[in-house]
Amino acid sequence: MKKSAPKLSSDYTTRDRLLDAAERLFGLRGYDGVGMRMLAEEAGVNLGAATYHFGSKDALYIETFLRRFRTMNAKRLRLLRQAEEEAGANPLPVCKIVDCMIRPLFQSGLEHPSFQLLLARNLFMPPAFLHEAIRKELEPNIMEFHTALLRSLPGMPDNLLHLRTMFGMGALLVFSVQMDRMPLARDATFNENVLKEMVHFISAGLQSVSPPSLEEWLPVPFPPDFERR
Amino acid sequence: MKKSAPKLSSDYTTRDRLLDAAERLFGLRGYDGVGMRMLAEEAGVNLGAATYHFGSKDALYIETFLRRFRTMNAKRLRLLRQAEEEAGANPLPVCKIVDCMIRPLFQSGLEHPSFQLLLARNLFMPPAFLHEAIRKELEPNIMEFHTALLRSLPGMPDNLLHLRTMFGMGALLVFSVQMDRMPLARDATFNENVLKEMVHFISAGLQSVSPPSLEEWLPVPFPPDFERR
DNA sequence: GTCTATAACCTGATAGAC
DNA sequence: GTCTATCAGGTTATAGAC
Repeated sequence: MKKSAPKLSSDYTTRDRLLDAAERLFGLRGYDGVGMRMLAEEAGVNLGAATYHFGSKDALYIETFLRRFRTMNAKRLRLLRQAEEEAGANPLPVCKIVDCMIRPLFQSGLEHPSFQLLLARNLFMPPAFLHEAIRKELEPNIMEFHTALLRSLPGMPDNLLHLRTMFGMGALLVFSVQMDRMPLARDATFNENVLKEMVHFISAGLQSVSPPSLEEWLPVPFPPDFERR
Repeated sequence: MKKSAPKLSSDYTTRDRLLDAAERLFGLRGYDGVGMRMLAEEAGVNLGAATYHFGSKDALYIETFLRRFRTMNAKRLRLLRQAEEEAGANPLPVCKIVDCMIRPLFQSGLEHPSFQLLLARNLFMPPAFLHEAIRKELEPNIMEFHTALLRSLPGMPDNLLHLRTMFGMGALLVFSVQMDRMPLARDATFNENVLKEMVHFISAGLQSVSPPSLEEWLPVPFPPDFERR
């Protein structure tokens, strides 16, 4: 018998219980793999109360995702801007930009392991009804990082950078899915080393000299949208 | 015997129709996102006939996946062994090994776009009932490529190579999901250049000099298994 | 092998008492 | 805000006629 009450304080509302339960279950089994009844049971609340607080399953899913995704993206931009300010007029080292990009995601994985699965799921193959929310939340972020990278990689074609950034995101996402099986969160300096290794891998790919010509490449949208329903 | 004859109506059996429909729909919407009724309708066959031919939804899903996954992996190994034979006693260049690893996957994406989505899905976050089949099919493959890479990257710690290979797989998977939106399959030399760029990105990361020490790293299983049901 | 009918259960959503 | 009861429709799987 498993009791699901992460925070035992008295202001742990039905709403919060539901969001936490949804984070766990949606992350583990995906949108279609979990029903409202299962969510209500996991949260220890009534089924009727569940639909009352969010109106629909879709709305609950969206809110569950955005709750942490928003703050994570804000932190990303904050780190980048801060680094740029400190660097003054000089372009940032590529590995510094990549660090700002993935550090908040890495940290989020340590603090909220079950959200990490949901995040990876939604950036890899988001349900269609979530796609617009992701785009809106992620686009300004992507643009600012893209600009910063272009400044530090003079001569790199726009499209090639898009492609390589996509590769880097892939490395990050697969890592995210595996994070909770790794011996992390034990030793802070060890964690830092793993993060550095990932930053290093991605930076090496971004900075490498391209072998072929890809002049007719088209921009790659990310993440993709799929048909559903 | 009966090679895949996707549209020739004469021996395009109910079984094959179902597999093709399952490939499309499962790839697009995932295991939980598609019902047997939907599959039967898409395949243009009766619902009763659907369960008759495979016994269960799980079995249909597994067979749909393995049908192409098996031949893809065989081709991977064949390319690697052929390259090793040609090289004689010399260790292969890393980019050559990576090429053997991802070329069949790339090609498969050109030939069977809807399978590519299913493949990416299952390597990224496979349903639990599929995990054993994947492991059994993929493990010998991974081991042989891992050995080849170690030979070409002397001094690289086992665990670090596992980690970096995981990064590379991530790059590949995200690319797979986006393939059908790219201007590929038009010009063969263009396709080849895109493939080379991916090989190049991954090889750069694999070969790069590591910044921190990760001596206590543990082997990373891939792909992950999740609880379901 | 193919089809219909149906069993047994789960789905999201809602109406209305408390 | 929380609960019960219920809706209309979905799910997989099976039994048995053709």
